[in-house]
Amino acid sequence: MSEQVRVRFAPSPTGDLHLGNVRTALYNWLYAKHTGGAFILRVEDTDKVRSTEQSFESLLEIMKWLGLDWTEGPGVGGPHAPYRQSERTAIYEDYLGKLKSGGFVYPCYCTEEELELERKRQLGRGHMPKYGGKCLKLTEAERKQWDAEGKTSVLRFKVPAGEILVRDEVRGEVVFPDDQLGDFVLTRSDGSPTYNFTVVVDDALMKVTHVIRGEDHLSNTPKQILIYKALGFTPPKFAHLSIIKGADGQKLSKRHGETSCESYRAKGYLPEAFLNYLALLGWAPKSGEILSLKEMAAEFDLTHVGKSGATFDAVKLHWMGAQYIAKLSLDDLTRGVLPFLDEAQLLTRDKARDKFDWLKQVVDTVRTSLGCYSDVVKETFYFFSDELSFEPAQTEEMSGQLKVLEAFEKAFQEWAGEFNGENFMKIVKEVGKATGAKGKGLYHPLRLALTGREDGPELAKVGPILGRDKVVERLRVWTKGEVKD
RNA sequence: GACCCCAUCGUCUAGAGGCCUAGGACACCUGGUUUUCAUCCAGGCAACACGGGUUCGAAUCCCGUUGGGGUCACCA
Repeated sequence: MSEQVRVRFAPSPTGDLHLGNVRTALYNWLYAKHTGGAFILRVEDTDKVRSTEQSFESLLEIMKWLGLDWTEGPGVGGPHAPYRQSERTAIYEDYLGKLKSGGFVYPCYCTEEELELERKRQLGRGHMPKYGGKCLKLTEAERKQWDAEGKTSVLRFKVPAGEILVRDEVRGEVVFPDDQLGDFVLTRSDGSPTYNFTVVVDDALMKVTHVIRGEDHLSNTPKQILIYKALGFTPPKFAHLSIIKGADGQKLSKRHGETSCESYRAKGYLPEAFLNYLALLGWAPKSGEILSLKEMAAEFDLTHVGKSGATFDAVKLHWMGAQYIAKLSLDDLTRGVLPFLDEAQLLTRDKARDKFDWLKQVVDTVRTSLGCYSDVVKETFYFFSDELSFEPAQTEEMSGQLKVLEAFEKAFQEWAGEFNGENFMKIVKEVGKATGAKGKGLYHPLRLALTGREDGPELAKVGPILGRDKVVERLRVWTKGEVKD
């Protein structure tokens, strides 16, 4: 059994790539790397109505951004091309012929209204809805007549009796009882094949050995196994990953906010950090939580993938992001953050080039609190803008500290030496001595006046970066009573 | 409703019958460093859903209950 492992990620291009899909792609990729196998990217775009070219393009782009490179698929080709289902219709036609001649399918002329009615009746009786097989009983003459009348039909798969066993790599053996499966649709009334059919044909022809996908496909698996058998193929091994949930315990969806991979890229998360976090949702590496794709691949193993659903936690993702940002060089981090400052209209790229060293200092002061690049905007706002806003309670506090603020203003105003961190602290200490203010009473009013925030980096760093004039100016806003908000 | 899956700290998880007085990470709290803030360091809070079995012994195996989730399309 030294057969090469072949796995695939097969999304449909019907919108932005979802977090759950990213984890599925990652696990497939990791398993391929771990085993030295192939990672196939296949695009399931048989739904002509919902699939778009734009989604297809952005899918490829986001996969590249993530660094999940594929050994076969769009752009790189491979021995089983094409890798877009919309380009494989002739192949499906071929295999459909085999099912027809084997007597595995029959046409169904039921209208959507009829089917809907049947479904409702079954639901009302407390049964799982399934197709009753009405059109199976049609005679050849009746079919000819329907066809002649121009009635549209779909092709259904004739489900044989007998329970179906799914052997799942993460779930063990799952038995689906006999009578639950109705004859399901293989081709639509326009003749196009449906997912359950194309997925089997493609996985079989592409020699996929392990189908690793979301749990939502588990209930489709019996149908697919039936098709494998009818076509004379050996089914691959299956591994169904538990669903990723939102904070309310439901399957993660749009109403939970940010669920597309794209939105995390737009926020400026590092792809390595993003994948590292996602990897931890259902898998626990032995060697600690922070590890590179290469390290993950070395350790990854299907048997240690968890069965229970995990809740997505943006707070921990933020922490993970910060771990990766901490590893960046200051130059790289500063360059990375630049587009976000530009977008927020705090600093244009041109200006940034002129003041790059200054900008580096700014970024350095806040680097430990950045989970993603875009965090830089809220963390460094006050370095670029004078429009600080204050809560009523803060304004009140400042009014009570006027003496201290005045002392600061005077001391900074009169300072003629170099305005560095050391001297800044010297001045602060002197003001403390002169006014008797100390600790929070000394620093807090100054911090608020300079940054408009309760927290932030060391003032000894903030002051010199702002420069003496700016410091005096921001103090004067208070001492002159010119409060703006 | 039917079928299927799942069940350890608030969250992600370790745990493959004795190593478990249940370990780690995030979050939170406290202390130290810092006359502010943050980092950092040290410590702390906090969980085996419940009930029956099996066993000398169960978080771990079995059954049931409860709870949560997924799926029931001419979507994938």
